[in-house]
Amino acid sequence: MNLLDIGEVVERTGNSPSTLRYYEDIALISSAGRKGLRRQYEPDVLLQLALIALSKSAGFTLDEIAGMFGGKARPELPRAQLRHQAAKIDVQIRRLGELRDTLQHVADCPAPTHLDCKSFRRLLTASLKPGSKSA
Amino acid sequence: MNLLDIGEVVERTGNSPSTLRYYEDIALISSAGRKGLRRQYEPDVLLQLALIALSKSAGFTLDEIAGMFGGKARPELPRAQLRHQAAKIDVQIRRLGELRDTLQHVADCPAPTHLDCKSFRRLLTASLKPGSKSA
DNA sequence: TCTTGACCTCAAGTTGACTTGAATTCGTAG
DNA sequence: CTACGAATTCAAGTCAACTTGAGGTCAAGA
Repeated sequence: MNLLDIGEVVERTGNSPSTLRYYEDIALISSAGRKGLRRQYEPDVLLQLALIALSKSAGFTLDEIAGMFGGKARPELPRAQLRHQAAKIDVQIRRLGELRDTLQHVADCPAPTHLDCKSFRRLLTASLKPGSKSA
Repeated sequence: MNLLDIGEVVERTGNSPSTLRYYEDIALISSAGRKGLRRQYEPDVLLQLALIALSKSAGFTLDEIAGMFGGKARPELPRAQLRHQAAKIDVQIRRLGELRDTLQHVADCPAPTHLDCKSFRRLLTASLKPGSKSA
């Protein structure tokens, strides 16, 4: 059999054993069996964990991730929902672009306080609801 | 004076009063005074909060945000550090692009389980340390 | 004047994502 | 065969980022 010992999974993914157990508790991954007490995993778990890591770094909660990819035996993928998530990520990407530009700008701007800088203010003012009173 | 009542800040930023108080507790923002008991803020707080929201959505902790922008009176911005952060965000953007593509792909892919799909696997395998044993 | 609604303080509770600790059990190297 | 290292369970702890609750205070309108 070509199962992976938990130790190998730990080493290759960088997750700690307790994290793997935790993920199993919440049914994000599953182990294929035991050798003695030690969990053994199917090699695919490596990909699953990579996907989980990627999604986490994208700001998704484990619940959301489970919703996107959870349940190995999921018969019919919620394709529409996946596309929706992809679109949300696109929004996120644009937001990050904004933030990156903002940071770049703050780093380059000669204004003493960033709040004094015009284009910095412009970058941020978008997200605000207009006040009823004058600005 | 043109100070903003906390109620207005709440309405215009979407933060709850308790959040504003919390941010003040941890010195992320400051209030300019009180009217009766009610906190009053300088209008700039709106920009600060927009920046905080943006940064949070980018995955930064409040601590990190405080590190980047905290302390109104910060005399010398850590420009190098800001550029570094900007670069990190760029990495994050690329990662998100990957995830978006992955999701798109999974949504479009005819393979019954996403783990069965070749290009899906290829997208993920990058992040894994090579195993000493055969794959 | 009196009521009401939105704020106040302070402590404690919540959620997500794990980690830590104590007591235990394997499988392998010696 | 025995000791060791690494994994096991289960409960409890931790950290960030807030929210909630109890009890209190104000300022504006009927």
